Amino acid sequence: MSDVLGKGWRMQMFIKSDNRHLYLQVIDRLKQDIEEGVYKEKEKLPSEFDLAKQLGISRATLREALRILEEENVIIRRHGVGTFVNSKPLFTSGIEQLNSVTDMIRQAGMKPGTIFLRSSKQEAVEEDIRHFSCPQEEEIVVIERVRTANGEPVVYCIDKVPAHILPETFSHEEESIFHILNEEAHRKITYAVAEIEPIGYHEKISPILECEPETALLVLKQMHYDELDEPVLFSVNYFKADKFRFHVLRKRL
Amino acid sequence: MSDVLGKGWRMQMFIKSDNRHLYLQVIDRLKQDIEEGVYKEKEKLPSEFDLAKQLGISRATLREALRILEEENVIIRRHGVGTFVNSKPLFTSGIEQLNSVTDMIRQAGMKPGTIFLRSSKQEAVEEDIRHFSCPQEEEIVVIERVRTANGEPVVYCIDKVPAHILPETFSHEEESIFHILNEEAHRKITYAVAEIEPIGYHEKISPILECEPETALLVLKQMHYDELDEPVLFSVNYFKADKFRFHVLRKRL
DNA sequence: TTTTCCTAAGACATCAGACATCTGATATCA
DNA sequence: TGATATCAGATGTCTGATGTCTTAGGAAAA
Repeated sequence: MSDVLGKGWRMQMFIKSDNRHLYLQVIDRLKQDIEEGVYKEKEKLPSEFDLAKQLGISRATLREALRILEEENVIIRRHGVGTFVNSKPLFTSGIEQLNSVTDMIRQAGMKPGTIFLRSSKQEAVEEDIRHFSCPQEEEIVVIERVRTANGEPVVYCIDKVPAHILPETFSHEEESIFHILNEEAHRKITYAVAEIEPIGYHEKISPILECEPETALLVLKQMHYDELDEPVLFSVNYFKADKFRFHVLRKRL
Repeated sequence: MSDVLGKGWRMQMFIKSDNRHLYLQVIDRLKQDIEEGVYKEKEKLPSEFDLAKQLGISRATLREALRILEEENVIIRRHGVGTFVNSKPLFTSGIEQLNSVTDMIRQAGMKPGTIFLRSSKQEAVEEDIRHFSCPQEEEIVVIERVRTANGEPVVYCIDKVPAHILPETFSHEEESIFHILNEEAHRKITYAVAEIEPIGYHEKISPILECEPETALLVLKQMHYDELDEPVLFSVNYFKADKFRFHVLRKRL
């Protein structure tokens, strides 16, 4: 039944079939369609009746998916009129944050720990080139770790550093990347720009963090800069949403 | 039908009846019940069948409400098991921000403006006493304004200041509260702690901001402190979510 | 001709009941 | 004792119908 949502049912016995709940697949499918321009900005979607028929699902299930998309501001629904693709936000504003993940855990009175999963040297992909403004041949060191609080995994971290920044003697098992960059590479990180994004279940990361399948994750994608405003570290952190809450400390300039 | 959700149907002809969609009322009702401890932390809710019967609504409508509550991390649902009240987050971390609303609008290349709605002096309510740690007899000055960008309303602001802080000559039409506090009351605001919260339609505020009924609002509730770490200003800002996007600038200490 | 009002079509909102699938506990058998 | 079978209960999904809102267009009035 869920094959209508894409990717082809013929592959079901070869690649892992999509076990996630149907309404989640519908959400992804609709987001994808909007992303790909199947439905353009401010454009009207087919009626619920037609759309459900197209996707091969019931209207009730489709409506649960549409509710979420409405909640996430992806679409706008108007009673008696129709459902429309929402336009993108216009303004932007900076928000400032302080401490490191380790500090956050420590401040909560718990013992921080680290589990190393993998580290490797890869050629820069398109995303890396954009982030670091580096040549295509540049090699990027990628480190994947899990942070723990009193032994319980709470944050999943991916860190990327251009290889030329790191010293030859670089040890992948070193505890603090900030420390290495500061002491050995003499690159002191002074600030970072982060984007905040909540996600639901993540096929790979949720099990690693021992999440209930329903526990949401908060993603912080951050570009770190040194004193010369040069990008030195890109990191993606997945926080267990039921363990972390963020508030804002605003400062006058 | 919606009378089962509380507040009493007998009043329908006297007070404005709740025209909002049923699933929204259900969300509020369930949040309220959780808040009031009707359903305690980690406790199992009644089955969807029973709960729908209790509330006098269909299971489909209840499920749309539960979906949102699940999305908002208020509840956790487990297929074949049940629905549970989610536990509150454990850790907390500060996030720092910079500019004022006026600056944000100006930085977007638009002309900021202000519309005064109302200002009054009220006796402190329980919430104010908690925020300002002031005596019950304390009077609080409340100011309501709308901020505009190129004439279009984009932010709704409520500001509260204990009366004794303001000078006798205080003019309610003064443009900048920060300016008054700094120049006339000699209370320089150095930082603020803010909580971030998204909401959907707000019966009173959405129309003022000329929102489509479906446009979400981002709420920043902020307590402002002076150099002596004394609370001087509490403000609530409602941003039109389709006009503003926040990212984070993090700084090393 | 222009304006006002009414109506019907189409879209989302809600309902009622049924079946499917998953989970956990109990009972059963080797 | 331990693995397996079964069952009750809960959420997931489907079906088809009715209720309510919005809008367009036509009929009636000015």
